[in-house]
Amino acid sequence: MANKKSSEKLKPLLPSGNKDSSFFEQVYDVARQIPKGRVTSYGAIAAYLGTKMSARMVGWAMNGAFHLNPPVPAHRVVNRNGMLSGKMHFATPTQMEELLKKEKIKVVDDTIVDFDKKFWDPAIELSLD
DNA sequence: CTCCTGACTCAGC
DNA sequence: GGCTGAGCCAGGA
Repeated sequence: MANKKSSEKLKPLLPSGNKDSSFFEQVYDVARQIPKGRVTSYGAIAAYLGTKMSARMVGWAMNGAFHLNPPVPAHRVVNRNGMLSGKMHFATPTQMEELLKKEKIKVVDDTIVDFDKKFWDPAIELSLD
């Protein structure tokens, strides 16, 4: 999708009556489902939740991801360009890319190599279609 | 309570 | 084709 320049419309898989969980909860839930060695973008998660226009909230949610009881792999979540935009928010600015490298993900110039290949779209992977 | 900022994204110029 | 502006929702001051 990220490599899709075409207007690929994401189907709002927003579960009905899911308002029980806060927006953040949903973000954390999806983020924790990211397989090792894979990454996703804020927009993908936001789109999956139905709020693609508010990708900021996804990143903002990540702000509290670390102090959660079950930690969220925020290092697997990057912006739509695959750039480690949030690395500066980690314990150390290098921790994010270090973690990604451990996931066999190549990081060059703060950007994930073969991002399109590593990309993990919840709207597709988690699609019940 | 009001204003501002923020780990993004899209549209416009 | 790169830069700038505006929109998005939520939380903090």
